[in-house]
Amino acid sequence: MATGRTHRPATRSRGIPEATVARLPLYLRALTALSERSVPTVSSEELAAAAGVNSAKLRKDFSYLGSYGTRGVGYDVEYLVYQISRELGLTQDWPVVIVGIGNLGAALAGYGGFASRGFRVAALIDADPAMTGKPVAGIPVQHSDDLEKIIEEDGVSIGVIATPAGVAQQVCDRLVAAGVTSILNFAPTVLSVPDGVDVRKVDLSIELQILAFHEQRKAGEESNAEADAAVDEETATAVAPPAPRGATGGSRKGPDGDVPAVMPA
Amino acid sequence: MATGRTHRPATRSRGIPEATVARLPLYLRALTALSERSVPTVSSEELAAAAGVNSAKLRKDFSYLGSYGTRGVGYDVEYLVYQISRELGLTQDWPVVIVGIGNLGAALAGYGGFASRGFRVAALIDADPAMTGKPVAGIPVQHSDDLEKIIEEDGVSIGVIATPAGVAQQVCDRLVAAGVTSILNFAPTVLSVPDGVDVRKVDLSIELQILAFHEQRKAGEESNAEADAAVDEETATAVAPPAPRGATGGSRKGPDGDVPAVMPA
DNA sequence: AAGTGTGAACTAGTTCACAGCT
DNA sequence: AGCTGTGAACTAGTTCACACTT
Repeated sequence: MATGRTHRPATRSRGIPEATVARLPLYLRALTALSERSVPTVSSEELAAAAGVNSAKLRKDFSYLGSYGTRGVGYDVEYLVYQISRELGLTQDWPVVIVGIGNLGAALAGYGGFASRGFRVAALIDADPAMTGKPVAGIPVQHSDDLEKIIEEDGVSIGVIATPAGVAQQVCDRLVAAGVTSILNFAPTVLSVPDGVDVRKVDLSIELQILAFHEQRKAGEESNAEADAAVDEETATAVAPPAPRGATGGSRKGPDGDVPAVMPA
Repeated sequence: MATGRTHRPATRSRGIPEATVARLPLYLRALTALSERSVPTVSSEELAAAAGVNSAKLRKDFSYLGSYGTRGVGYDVEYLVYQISRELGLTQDWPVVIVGIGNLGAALAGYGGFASRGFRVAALIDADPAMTGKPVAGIPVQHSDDLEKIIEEDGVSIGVIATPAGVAQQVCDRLVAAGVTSILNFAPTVLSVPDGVDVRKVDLSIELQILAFHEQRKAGEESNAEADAAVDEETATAVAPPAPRGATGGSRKGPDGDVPAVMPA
C-alpha cells in the first residue's frame, strides 16, 4: 500500500469505520495510562490486552489512521496518544451543555472524565426556577429560558440531555435549533433529529435488559425444564400471557415451540 | 418447534443475533407506550418509526422470535409485549446490587426505569463507613464488608459498578466470586472477568469522544482551511505534537496523505 | 527475532424485494 | 389490498496468516 499513490483511495478518502472510531477512546485511555507510567513503547499485543480487544483488531484499527508503528518494535506511546487525540478531535476543546440537573445531571456535572481530555462543561441548564443560580459541582445552574442565548454565545455544539423522557424531544429540538449538532441522550426515549445531527444514547434500562436476556439463558442451560416452570408459576398472575387476537391455535409459535408451558390453552 | 422435535435445530437452537437482542428493549418500550394508549395492533412500519429503526429490520428481528404477526394486519400489541418480555427474561424479577453510592450510584438508585420492568434494587453498597445505614432513594446503604453475604442471601446475579475506576476491578472480582454473573460497569476501566460472566459498560467520556470525532468532521467539511487553523493556534501550546521516535520524515502519514490542509508548514 | 501492516477469508448485520397469508 | 416473513444480495466488521521492515 504505502506505495500505491495516484489517490482515489477506495471510497471516500478518510473512511474510518464506525466500529473503529468507537474503539479509539479505549485505546486512548490505555495509552494515557501507559504515558503516565512513562512507558515509551507498546506492542499491539500489550496495548490490546490493556484495552480489552484482540491485537489483530487493534492493528487493523490503527491501519486506518496511518502507519504509526515501527515493525519489530511497536508503537511510540506519546506519538500515538497525540495522533489518536487529534483524530478524535480532542486537541481542541469542546464546550458542552448539560440540560436537566436532577440526580443524574448533577452526577454528570461532577464527573471527572468530563473535564479531562477536551471537554468543558459550559453550562448547566434546568427548567426549575428554584434551581436557577444554585451551584452544582461548582457551576451555577441557569434557567432553560436562556438556553438559546447560552448556546449561541459559547458556540456550544454538543449537548447532553438528562431530563425526564417527557420533555427530552422538545429540549432536543431547541438545542438543535440553537445550533447544537451532537447530542448525548440519557433520557429513555427515541429522539428524532434532522440530518447532520448526531445522537448517541445511554440507557440504563436497555443495558440491564440485555444482561437479563443473557442471564436468563445461562439459567436455562443447566436445569432446562423445571427452572422455567417455576418462574412461570411465580409470575403467572402478574404478567398474563394475552392470547393472540385472531386464531388461537394456529401456527403461532416460536422457532423452537415456545409458549406451551405458559399457555393455559 | 412445536412440530419438529428431535432438536439440534440448526446451530444452537435459539440463536437470536446479538444486534437483535440489543433492539428488543427498544421495541418493548415503544410497545409499552402503545399498550398504555390501548392501541390494539401496530404495523411493522408504525412500530419501527416509534422505535427509531426501519421496518425491514424490525420484521427480521421479530422473525427470530417466531411468527408473532398477522399478515395484512400487523402485530397484536399486548401479545408482543408479553413475548418480548418473556424473551428478555423480564417475566421474572431480577434483584440488582449497586456498588459505589457516590453521585452516580445515588442517581442510579433513584432512577425510575430500574424499578419498572423486572428489576429491583436489592441493595446499595459502599465502602465508606460514613455512608452505612444512610438511606439513599429510600434504601439504606450497606457496607461493602457485607457484599458477599448480601449477594448470596438475595440470590443476586446482576451487579452495577459505580465506583471510582481504581477499585472497580476488585469490586468486580468480589461480585463474581460471590456469584454475580452479569455486570453493568459505569467505571471508566476495562474489567476482566472469567468466561460465563457478561460485562456491559456505559462510559460517558467514550460517548463524548465519539461525538467529538463526528463533530470535528462536520466542521472540516464546509470551510476547510481556516476553521481548523484557528483552533490549532488556540491549543497549539497545550498539546504539543511529539515527534515519532525514530525516523522523522519517513513514510509516516495517513492513508490519504493527511496533514496538509491544517499543517502550517 | 520481533512485531507491524494488510490482503484474503470469514462472520455478522442490514437491506431488498417479493412470495404468501389474511 | 395490505402487511408479514424471509431467502437472497449486499455491506460492515472481524480474524487469519504471512510478507515485510527494523
